[in-house]
Amino acid sequence: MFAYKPKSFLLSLPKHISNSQIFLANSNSQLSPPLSSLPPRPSIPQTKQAHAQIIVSGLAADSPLISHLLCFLALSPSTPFHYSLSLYQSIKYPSVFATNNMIRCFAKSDSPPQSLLLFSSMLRTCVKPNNHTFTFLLQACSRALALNEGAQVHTVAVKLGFGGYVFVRNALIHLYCSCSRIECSKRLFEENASSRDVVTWNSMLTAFVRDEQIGAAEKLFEEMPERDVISWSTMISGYVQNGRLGEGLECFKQMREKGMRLNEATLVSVLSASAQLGLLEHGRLVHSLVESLNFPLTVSLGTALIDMYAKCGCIEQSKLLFKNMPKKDIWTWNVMICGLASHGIGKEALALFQRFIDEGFHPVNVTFIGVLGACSRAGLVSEGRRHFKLMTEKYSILPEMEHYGCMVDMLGRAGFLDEAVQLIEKMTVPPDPVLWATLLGACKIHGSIELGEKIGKKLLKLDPTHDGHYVQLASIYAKARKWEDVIRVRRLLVEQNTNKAAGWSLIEAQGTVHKFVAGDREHERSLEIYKMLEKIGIRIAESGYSPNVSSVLHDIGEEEKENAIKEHSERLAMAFGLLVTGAGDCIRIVKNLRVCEDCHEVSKIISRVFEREIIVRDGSRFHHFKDGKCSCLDYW
DNA sequence: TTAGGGTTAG
Repeated sequence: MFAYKPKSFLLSLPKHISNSQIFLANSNSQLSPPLSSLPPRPSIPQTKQAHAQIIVSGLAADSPLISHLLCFLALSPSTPFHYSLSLYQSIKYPSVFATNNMIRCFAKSDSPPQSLLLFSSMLRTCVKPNNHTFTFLLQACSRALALNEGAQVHTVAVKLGFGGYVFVRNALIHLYCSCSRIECSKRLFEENASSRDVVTWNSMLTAFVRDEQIGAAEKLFEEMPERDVISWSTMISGYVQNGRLGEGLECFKQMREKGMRLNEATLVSVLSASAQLGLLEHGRLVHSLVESLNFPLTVSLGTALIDMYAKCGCIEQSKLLFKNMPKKDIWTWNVMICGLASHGIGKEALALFQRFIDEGFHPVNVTFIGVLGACSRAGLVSEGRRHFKLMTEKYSILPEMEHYGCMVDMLGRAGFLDEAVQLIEKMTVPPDPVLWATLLGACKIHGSIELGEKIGKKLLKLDPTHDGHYVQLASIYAKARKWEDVIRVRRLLVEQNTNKAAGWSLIEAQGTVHKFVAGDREHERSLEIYKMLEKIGIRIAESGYSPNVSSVLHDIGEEEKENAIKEHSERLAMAFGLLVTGAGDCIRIVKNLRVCEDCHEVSKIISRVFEREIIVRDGSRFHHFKDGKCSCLDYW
């Protein structure tokens, strides 16, 4: 049998396991509602009550009885191991059953390596390990990402003849996959083709997914003799985690067509895909499934729903769900803070962050991406500076590129260009060109030609294949009416043969997703769409609109430039939205790039002239257009 | 008398 060769075959000598006081019942006993599919587990207070009765009845020396209590604790969702250990230590001659359960308690605790120490001491007694022992031990190694220790356990399991047990082998596949040793998982999987069960296949599927080998995962999924809900969930999450969102949703569709039962993990992954794609109708469908199938609103599911609604433009729905969540964890708070930030509701995001702190949570890097993003999008400069300081000084969180990105964006937009430059120059890691590009955009807004030129030249050196830098630099020159420089940069752009990122916009209508690119004429209702565009053009011109062509960088005349922006993907999506939705309905659009100045202006006018609310999620944030105004207050 | 695999935030 294959065995990963560990660096050392010697397990650490067992340390003396000290007596611990019985864990006192001061923990939060309000557990999340149990999943309907799971059998009820005895809670820790219930186990303690039973323990007290055993002591009062004079049966505390009855080791099988105490072992059963230990087993209950091992089955509880989260057990501080001190109490389990005190029970275990009260057994004079622990059986393999009692020891296995103690190993399992350690494996589930915050100190999984303790189970290895117990195993070491077990090896020196007359109590012999069995197949259960190795399953729990390997689980502990996987949780601790302890590759060497796991490999030693692997060796012992093989030596003692337990290597062929399917539970042990599956635990090994899982261990090597958790420790990024996929080749070891694969060898174990291939070696035992005749004795695989569905968990063996699922473990290998997970290994491929985690290693981003989606092709291999797809092939394995096809070959599986039997697929259960976990096989489907793994495949769906594999697609979603690797950005193949449409395929994830298609896989979910197939799963439902096959009549498979759904579970929490399936729904969370599918909600994530709906959120990332901004598909509100799909997300709502999943929400209705959650309700019709009577899924309890667990922390994960509730958080995924909050995120979905926020990313699909329904921030009020997110807020309502957040308010009604019976239990929240750090993910829930982070999702809500980031959601408010993306909608530009900066002050509420900051107030929520304060509540989060007041409730005793400890912020993490993502929390501050939300907080700083909120400050940036709402122009809350002094709050942003204060929180950046708080993050580094009070919470000792090292700023990452994203944090710097928020700060540079915030300072740049507000006109603190020198401060932004100083911040970038003070960075201890090399700045991502995106930071300079952000600042270049700010130079354009504030007409800082000199600094913009300096940054633009720097960027062309750092990242010559990015077309956006040429476009920004040329627009800075254009703003300064330096036409020769505009022509020069434009020539450079052509010579570099860069690939301009194709802009697209999505709109959902009657369960179908419609995708448009600029100048698109592929849609089956293209003729009607272009007629609607003309109608829009006439109506907005009547209300005094004149086009802003500064975002167009082609060697074409003004009229052609006007046509080019008129056919931007979001204009086509908006025209289609006006065609397919009823009077007064909200139009929701998801765009991959940032909305250009002219489209932003036009969207405001359309919202007033056509009396429609238009919600656009662009590459950076949400814009809610209503009555001729945008929620971003033209600050984006 | 005890077992394994899948999920979420920028």
